[in-house]
Amino acid sequence: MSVSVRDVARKAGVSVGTVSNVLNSPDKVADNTVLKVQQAISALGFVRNDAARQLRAGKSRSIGLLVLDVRNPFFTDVARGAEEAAAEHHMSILLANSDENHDREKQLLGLFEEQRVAGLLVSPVSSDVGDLSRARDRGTPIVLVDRQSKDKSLSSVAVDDVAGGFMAISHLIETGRKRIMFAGGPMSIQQIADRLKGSKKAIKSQDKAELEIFETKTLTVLEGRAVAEAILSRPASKRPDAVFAANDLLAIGIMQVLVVAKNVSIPDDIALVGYDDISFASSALISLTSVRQPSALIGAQAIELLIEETEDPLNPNRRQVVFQPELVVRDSSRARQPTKKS
Amino acid sequence: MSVSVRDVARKAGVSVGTVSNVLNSPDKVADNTVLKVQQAISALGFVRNDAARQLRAGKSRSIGLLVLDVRNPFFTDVARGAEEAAAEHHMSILLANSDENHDREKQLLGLFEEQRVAGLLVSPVSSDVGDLSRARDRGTPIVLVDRQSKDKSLSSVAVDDVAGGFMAISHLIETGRKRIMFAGGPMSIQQIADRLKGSKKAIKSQDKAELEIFETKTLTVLEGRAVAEAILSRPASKRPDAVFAANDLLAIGIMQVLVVAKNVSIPDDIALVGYDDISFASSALISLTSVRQPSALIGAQAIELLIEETEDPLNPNRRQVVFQPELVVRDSSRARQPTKKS
DNA sequence: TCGTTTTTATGAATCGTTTCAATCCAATTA
DNA sequence: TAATTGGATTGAAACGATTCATAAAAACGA
Repeated sequence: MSVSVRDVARKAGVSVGTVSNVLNSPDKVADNTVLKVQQAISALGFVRNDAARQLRAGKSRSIGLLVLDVRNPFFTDVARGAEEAAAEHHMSILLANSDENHDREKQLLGLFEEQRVAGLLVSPVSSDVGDLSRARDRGTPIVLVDRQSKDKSLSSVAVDDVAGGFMAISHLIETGRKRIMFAGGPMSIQQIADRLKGSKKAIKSQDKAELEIFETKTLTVLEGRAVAEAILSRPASKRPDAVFAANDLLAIGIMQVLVVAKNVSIPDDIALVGYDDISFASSALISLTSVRQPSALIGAQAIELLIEETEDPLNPNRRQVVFQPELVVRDSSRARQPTKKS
Repeated sequence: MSVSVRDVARKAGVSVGTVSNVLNSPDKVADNTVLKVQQAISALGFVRNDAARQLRAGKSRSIGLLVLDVRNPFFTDVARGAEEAAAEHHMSILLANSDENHDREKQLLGLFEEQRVAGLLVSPVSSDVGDLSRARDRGTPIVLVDRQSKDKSLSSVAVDDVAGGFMAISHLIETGRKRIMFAGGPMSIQQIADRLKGSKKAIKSQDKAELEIFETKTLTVLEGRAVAEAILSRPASKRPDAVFAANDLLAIGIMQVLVVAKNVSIPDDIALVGYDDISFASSALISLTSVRQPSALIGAQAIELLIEETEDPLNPNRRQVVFQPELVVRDSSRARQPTKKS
């Protein structure tokens, strides 16, 4: 069916070894032989079979990137950063989507292992990295993205989520909010747990406000709408005066619902802070205050760590890179006009 | 280095053929043999080498999806639809990103061909589908996504972009706009050219407004900001009273800039219509009127066409599926208060 | 001219899985 | 008991590119 090196060799009147050399190191072959072979290749429409090449080489030139949600712009930004960095090393990125689902993550992990990818960038669903460690031990270099492994047994590129949570809540307290809701989940996602941890720390250190925790099952716009519905179903006196959403999608969902509610105004009745600072945050209905992460940089840095590990697989030195987040204040959390003071 | 079927066979005390059978059709193997082999597999940590399997099989179980821009939510929605449909056929999706760049598209196309993907879903950069047709002729089934091939030589799933453009402009005319700007590009992207074509048709059929064309190099939020800057740099009398942006990202960029401009209000001074109806459109600063495409459905339908073609590769019957778009009117293009009438 | 080095080309062996014709063995039937 | 059946197992061949030891040819120096 398909044209093979053997066919090309016959057509060009050379051996298969020579064809392979033309493909991989043309400088080892006489100039006019190269020409003959290239002509044969285009005449026959030969396309190298990567499976065979890989089988012989034992390694592929692709890197798997396993993210929690492809529809979250934060992750596509990470992917773009990774893609560009990988291209510089002549490697390409295969993007897959675990949908925050543990089984799916495991299945895709298996798929990537079967493909013998050169390495794997993973934003893991849960803090149990057993499967990942095992895959690493079997020979697939792995770098965690947007998350640190507790035992430092894996390299990682992360953002200080505890600091991010602290910033968000401190800002809300400083602008006079007293009953703050943390919305996000599931807590099995380490990033979310850390943002909550930072939030609690901020509450404690100031001792001026209280924190209510609203745990969600996912981190989508849809889930955000549900959170807002739940808030609206309470009597006004029981509602929080600020919500810190664990990511921007959630925050946008919350905003969509609150904005159409008649007797609630953002930021005066309820202030809103998100996380990630995706490009849509600044153009939201009410521009969204958010904790910014250097997404493209995270992707690029992760590739660098991965390449390091690939080049020296015996060195058990794992590196943990941690970036600092940055609070971007916008309309959704402006200080409110001093009204009734209790 | 890696554990092979041979190792498993030795450990379990059976032949390699039996191990392969346990992996692929366990019902052909006696129950307790299956057990023995499975134990050996997990004891050794065996992971099947997909390159070898593919080499033998000649085909892989992955489908390539080549989109214009992964950061555009429209395409990630298409990807999700495709992913789910593919899963039902036990296939997985490899997502890649051409960045509206012809060379990159060609390179990725080559990469997918070398991988002998089972098929390819492509949203092509230009209307020259020569490379694609050639790849198809070499044996890779291809379905165009979000775009029809002129000569119907390839299957495709598309949305009637001419109708979409017509709807958008008709709506703007009906709500009283006279000087309408079409912003989008490059025109080599067929979808964009079609939306413009529909726009012109609407202008002609009503003969009540004029159309200005502002061609852009890309379709990003950033480019949208530049468009708005250009508009603002003109004297107020030379500005359009409506802008139809060829996609939502562009529209959002335009909105971000116009909204902070002091003497311009949306929709009263300038109405704005986008295209795609991505989930962020409804939560934009001023909720965005947009032409909705059934994105997930497009992805799913494309997979079905691809599977059809895979199952009957000799049948040269290509199918062209065309969905109709739908206009979703929101605040950014509400009819304005009747003020000065010329 | 002969021997030596350098350049170029060869082709069998290899990677790890699947396939399939051949074999084995136990159960069933005559 | 012998013949037949059919389920279970075997192992060599095949997929297609790369590698590498070897050979052939060309270039060079003396």
